Amino acid sequence: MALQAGGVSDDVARRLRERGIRPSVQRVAIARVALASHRHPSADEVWEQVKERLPMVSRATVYNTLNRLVEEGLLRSFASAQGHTVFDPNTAPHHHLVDDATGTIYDLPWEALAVDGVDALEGFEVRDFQVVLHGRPTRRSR
Amino acid sequence: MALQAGGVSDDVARRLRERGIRPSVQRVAIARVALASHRHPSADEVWEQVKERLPMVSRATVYNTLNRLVEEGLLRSFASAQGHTVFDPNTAPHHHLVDDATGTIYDLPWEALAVDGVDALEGFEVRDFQVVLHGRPTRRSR
DNA sequence: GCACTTTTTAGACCAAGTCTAAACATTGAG
DNA sequence: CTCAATGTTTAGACTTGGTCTAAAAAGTGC
Ligand SMILES: [Mn+2]
Ligand SMILES: [Mn+2]
Ligand SMILES: [Zn+2]
Ligand SMILES: [Zn+2]
Repeated sequence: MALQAGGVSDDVARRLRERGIRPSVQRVAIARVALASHRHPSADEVWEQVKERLPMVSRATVYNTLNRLVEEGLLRSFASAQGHTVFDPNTAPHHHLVDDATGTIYDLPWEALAVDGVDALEGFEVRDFQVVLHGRPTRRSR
Repeated sequence: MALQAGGVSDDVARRLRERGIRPSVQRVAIARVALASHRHPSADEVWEQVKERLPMVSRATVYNTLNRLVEEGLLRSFASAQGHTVFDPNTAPHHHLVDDATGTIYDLPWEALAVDGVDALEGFEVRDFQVVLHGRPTRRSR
């Protein structure tokens, strides 16, 4: 398949190439969805969205590509409260608030919370951390 | 089957009865393992340990009982970093440190860390929270 | 155009977890 | 004590998120 000329896709293709990932049509479509998401989608949710534009894309390609993007540092993945893997295009440190009623995961900026005592922990070498909160949004924004 | 006379089982049986859970032999055996664990075992890990004493116990009974213990507040459950459900007999607030190399989850006392800013969060109603750290133990204690 | 490499695909496979329906155990009314 | 009703356990079927496989398709370099 021929590459498109559009701006967004080119930008995504460039980011893939920078990491040594050949930007096939499928990979660009998957990366566009996953990297632009403001949610924390599962692989199957990404697959559903990608299929709207590229109906023949296979489930294996979506899983392989998302895992590759994680390896190359363009995405992070973690297990949701329900135990399913979700992908997070925000690779900078930040906190998470989980609405257990809906499963929605909200980002909180790193600066919104201060954690004290990590450096003083005895017996552990800490590589990174985050605060995980459970609750729900009040205003119907976000 | 007849109930045993031993002290630990009686204590577990009492805790089950208090919550309206009839203390069958299977449930007492499962609860003994899960409530005494200092690790954060999965259901299948509990099953393996229970089978040493009660070889005929079924997987369904282990899952049903553990879920019942969570409902009744004697256990908590959450998804591990690998996305598998684990059970935690420590129902008081505390933090968790995950060794990603081994999957081991360590408890940190609530007082070991201070989180500031939760009350000031705009747009969210927070029910509870904890700090999740990734790292590894230094000394070979614990 | 042709060999070679990389990627994608459909579907098999796997493992954690749930559900089902029958067997088994316990309870208590008579 | 008997036996019917109720509660519990069981084996195994089923579901689902995720991985693996082997063949087809696409891309690359000459
Ligand atoms: Mn799994
Ligand atoms: Mn699941
Ligand atoms: Zn996030
Ligand atoms: Zn714990």
